Amino acid sequence: MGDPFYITTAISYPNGKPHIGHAYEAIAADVIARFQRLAGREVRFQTGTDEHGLKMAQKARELDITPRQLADEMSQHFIDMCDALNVSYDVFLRTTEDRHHAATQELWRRMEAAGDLYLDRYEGWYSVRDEAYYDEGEIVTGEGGEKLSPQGTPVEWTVEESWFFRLSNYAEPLLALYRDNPDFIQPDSRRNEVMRFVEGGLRDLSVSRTSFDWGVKVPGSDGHVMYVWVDALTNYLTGLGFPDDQAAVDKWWPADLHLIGKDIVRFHAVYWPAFLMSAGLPVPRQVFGHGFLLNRGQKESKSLGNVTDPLALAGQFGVDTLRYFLMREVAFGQDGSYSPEAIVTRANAELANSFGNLVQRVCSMIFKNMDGRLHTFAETEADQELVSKVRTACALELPQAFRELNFSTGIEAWMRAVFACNAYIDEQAPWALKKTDPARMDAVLLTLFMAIRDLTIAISPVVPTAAAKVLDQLGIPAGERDLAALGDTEWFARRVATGEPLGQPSPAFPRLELPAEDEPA
RNA sequence: GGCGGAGUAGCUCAGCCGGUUAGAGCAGCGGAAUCAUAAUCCGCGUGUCGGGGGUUCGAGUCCCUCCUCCGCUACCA
Repeated sequence: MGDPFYITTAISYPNGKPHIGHAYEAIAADVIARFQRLAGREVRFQTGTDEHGLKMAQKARELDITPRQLADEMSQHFIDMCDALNVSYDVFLRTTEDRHHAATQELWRRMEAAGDLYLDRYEGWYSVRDEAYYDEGEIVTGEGGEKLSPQGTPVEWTVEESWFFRLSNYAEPLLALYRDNPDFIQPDSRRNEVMRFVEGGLRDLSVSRTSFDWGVKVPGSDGHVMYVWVDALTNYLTGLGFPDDQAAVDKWWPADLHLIGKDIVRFHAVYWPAFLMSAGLPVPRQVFGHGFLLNRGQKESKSLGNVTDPLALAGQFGVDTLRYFLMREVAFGQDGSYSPEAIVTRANAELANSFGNLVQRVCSMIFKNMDGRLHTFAETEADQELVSKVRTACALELPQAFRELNFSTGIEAWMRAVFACNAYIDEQAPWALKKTDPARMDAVLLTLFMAIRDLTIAISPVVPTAAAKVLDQLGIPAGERDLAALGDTEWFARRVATGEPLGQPSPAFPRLELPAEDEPA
């Protein structure tokens, strides 16, 4: 096995069903995981749900069930989503698991042993509705002279006993971390924001609550449960077996990549490394904050009534199609926009028309005109040029871009290679060669056969099911479908030697119809 | 308010440290081909590069200013 590669998504807060943003993050993480496996890394991919906190407790109370029942039911939706979207996670971590409580308490003890935790009083303007404290400067005065939060909810001066984490001691170590590791926070725009934030100085962080009990208990401090972020972030360690399975922790930690949404960059890029430093553990190699997905340019919300069920979307257009669209259309790291028209247009133009049809026409001609029989042949300069162009895109350009998480750029390079194949087939016109020079026709079709194999392997992390179907049709062995196989010069000879003919092809990337516009209500 | 980013063809966007006639995809128009999922290929873009000013032999690309939009500005996740 290759070098370990540990990737995580954020764990989702399951007080509602998964939305398109959850699907986007899971898909992106899965593409990365599959790509790294393709590149020969031994991958561990973790996702999960963050099930504690006041909101879960409140929601459960509303529904007249226990928080645990709510958590069980809701986390299942997230598991189902991952499974439906072909997300190849190794560990689905739930923060309500006993081992997670144990891991989080161990991390706490280590931070305490480091002298970074102390008991004090937290005072401030507290909004019960927002479940949050606000700064004096944020408080606004309402019409009746009452104090209000920035959200306009009533606040009252509240004093609560709380444990504090000495975050203030970590500003300099964190800044050094950012300076020495420019890739620690990506994209750069997020890194910049975090650095400005930390440069402004850090205040100690209140890390326990006494106002509710649905959470991880603070060791030796009755009545306190841990602040949600201490609890949530620790999941990345729990899933490895921390603290009991030291071998696994040594193998996989620090994580190579925490893939998260841009809204929680600070918690991952400031609090989390500070906690880890305090506990004497290495910090993750990279935190990447992806953008949000917008529905026709607008944020989805219940009030707008435009909330999309990602599984309905996948059902309508296909899992691979949705995955391809999201990775292709959106510049990773920036916000993106989607709509049924955009999905159908992109999928038809690129997956169905350009690539799928290429596969189909080539395989079909080999099947009909060559009885599906593969054989060695003499290449011309044009053949070599095409193969080389395809190989560069598949083995160099796309992998390079994917390593940097520039998925759209990588797929663009891949598309250029697909275009080159279509231009080549038109120039060579094997259907004309059929009558004039059958041997040359064979060479052209077999050159394309080789190109298609490379193209399919390269794009397989994005569209795993359809790619597997094509590779099955081509008769490519399961063990020869990775990036290393792209550099193998003997594969075609071995494939020919099997004597296995190509069968009648069936389309792997069907064209989509734009759904009829629903009558606006 | 402070800090940061963005404003380039109808649409979505590339344009690194300033340098030849500003690019790609999609859409649109014209042509070719007919093997294939009516799928492909070829050709066609005079855009005040948000407005104004400046530096320079030369600026989309640097500086100033104005306009518009967006992000961050600590304890819901």
